[in-house]
Amino acid sequence: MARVAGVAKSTVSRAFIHPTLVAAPTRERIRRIADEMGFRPSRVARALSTGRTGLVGLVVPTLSNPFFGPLVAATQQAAEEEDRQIVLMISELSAERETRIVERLSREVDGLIVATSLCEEAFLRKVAKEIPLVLVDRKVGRLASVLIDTPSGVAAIADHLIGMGHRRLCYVSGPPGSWADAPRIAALRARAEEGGADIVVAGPIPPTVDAGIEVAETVAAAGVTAVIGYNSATVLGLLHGLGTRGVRVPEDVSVASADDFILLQSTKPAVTVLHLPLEEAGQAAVRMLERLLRGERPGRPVVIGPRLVIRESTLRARPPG
Amino acid sequence: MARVAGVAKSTVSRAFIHPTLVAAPTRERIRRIADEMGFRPSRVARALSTGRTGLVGLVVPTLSNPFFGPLVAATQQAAEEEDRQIVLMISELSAERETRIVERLSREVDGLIVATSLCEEAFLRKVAKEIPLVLVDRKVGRLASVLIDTPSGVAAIADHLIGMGHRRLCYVSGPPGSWADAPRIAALRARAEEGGADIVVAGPIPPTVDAGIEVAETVAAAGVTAVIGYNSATVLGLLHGLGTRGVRVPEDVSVASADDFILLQSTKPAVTVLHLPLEEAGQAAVRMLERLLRGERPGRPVVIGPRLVIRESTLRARPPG
DNA sequence: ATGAAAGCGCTAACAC
DNA sequence: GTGTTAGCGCTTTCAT
Repeated sequence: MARVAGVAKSTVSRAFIHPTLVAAPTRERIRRIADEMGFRPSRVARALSTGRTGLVGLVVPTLSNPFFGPLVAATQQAAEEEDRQIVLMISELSAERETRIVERLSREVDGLIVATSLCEEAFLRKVAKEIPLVLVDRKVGRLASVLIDTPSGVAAIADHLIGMGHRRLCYVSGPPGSWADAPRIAALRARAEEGGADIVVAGPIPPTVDAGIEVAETVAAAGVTAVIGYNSATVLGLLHGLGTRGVRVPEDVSVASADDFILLQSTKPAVTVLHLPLEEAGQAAVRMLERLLRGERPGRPVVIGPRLVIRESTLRARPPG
Repeated sequence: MARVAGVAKSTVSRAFIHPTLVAAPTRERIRRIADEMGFRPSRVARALSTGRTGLVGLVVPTLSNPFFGPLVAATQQAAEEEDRQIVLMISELSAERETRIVERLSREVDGLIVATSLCEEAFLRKVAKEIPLVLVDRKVGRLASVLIDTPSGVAAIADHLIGMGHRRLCYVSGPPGSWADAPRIAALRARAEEGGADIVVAGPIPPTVDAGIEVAETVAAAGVTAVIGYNSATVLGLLHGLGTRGVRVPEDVSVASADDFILLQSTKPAVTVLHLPLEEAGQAAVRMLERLLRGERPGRPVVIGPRLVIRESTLRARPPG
């Protein structure tokens, strides 16, 4: 390539990386010839010489949960803009496997994005010292992180409901031991108190349609006019279970979901959901990682706020009586 | 590292790659010292020297469709066993974007796995000449590929149904223009003919719960005793729509799904589905790629057969009258 | 503004 | 069985 263009290879190299250091005519000629011969600088050789691979490790616990697909997609896209490639690893919800993966990956990529990490804090701290690390959906001390503020989103649902006259709401909680429930319930209670409403908590139940159908019994008997489900499966079940019991949605009871799996937009009625802007989260994570890679400080966690998507399943409360 | 162990670096290198060429004591010593100092051979340097990066490109159209999550996970796991890493790219269902991605990736990885490719045949052929390429869920001439034989799976559903005395079945077809429908319908008709049954085709309809609910009207009026839905969303809708119209599942009508999104196992009744063994597909793809990388010929496409999972939603047909 | 040369960390061919 | 050496294709000083 350099020979063909009649210049030294260092000049070719410069033409690509520091275009300003090369005289315009030379630069153009090099570019043109490179195009003609389909020349692309080898990332590997560059990596060896610069110490940076252009690779970003992305670790997610699973791809079965619809939460992570969009996150991975967004991260990949954002990384691509920075001319980086994503090395994806899936921990299969095992903390031990995740630890191994992160350990290994940390020696082979420029930086790491780890979503909903199950690892121990101490380990993550250690890793962050060795390599730029961004946590998504997990907070560990001052480590760089992108947080999705579902509790405040759930609170927004409560506001919406209370604003429509509902005074007695039910939250159907998720699987026993889910770390997600407590903050949501706390946020919910706070809003309810402000708005003069009551919160009834049903569950915990497994996040399945079936469990949702069964818990409908409890919900129907609880004397509430609105219910918020832990996730889409729960809500799908609720819809079905309430219908079976002759409870009309939304006329008798309003229903909302704390997540937004796509099916919920095509049920009857379409369900009011919390949309989690995972695209934003992915972009934010990449931006933050890029900052770390430039040697800048992580700064405060980026908090992504869910957006309330109001659909047919939530309605003004019927006037009492 | 070499210095610490008192040997030449080539010996260290050999101790890792061709252990047999190094005397056992030397090898052990090297390994021990390497462990102690946490030494890991640089993949980048190795890549530059050998011309192989250890990277495998994986291209999928989207992660929103639950089909691809498990496929990606399986592929990643299988690749890991071979000490390879997956560079994931998502085409967002755009043929143009996919083409760009494949083009780019092909210069930076050892091999490529492309799922449900939207690219043109000629392009894929060209790429396959430049770099080991395995297609998943798409067949192009003699190119290496892993196929998922849904038509024969759908036929298995028909057999199951016909075996239980059903003589009039309905297939609810997917989105207009779906390439998946025609082969399924053909397989269905063939089986029906053999078994002395009739096939009614409803649709095409969009693959949404809502459309499934609406098409239930048609299905209910079609005088069939069993219905096979294009996918999970369709079936979820059917379940709901049939119920609303007083049609009991499975007593009046049996219902089955041509895919197996997890929700369907926790509906009421649990739905008979076609399980697509995507784990196998991922493994097969990696194995096949590995073969190509060794310079062997691709061989015939690997065909993965779906497995029929019989649940509560399919029942013996009621005796006529 | 450009060239020459060193070196990134490894592998592989060739000596010994 | 092990050491020596020559690259792999770039980036980056240091000259010019």
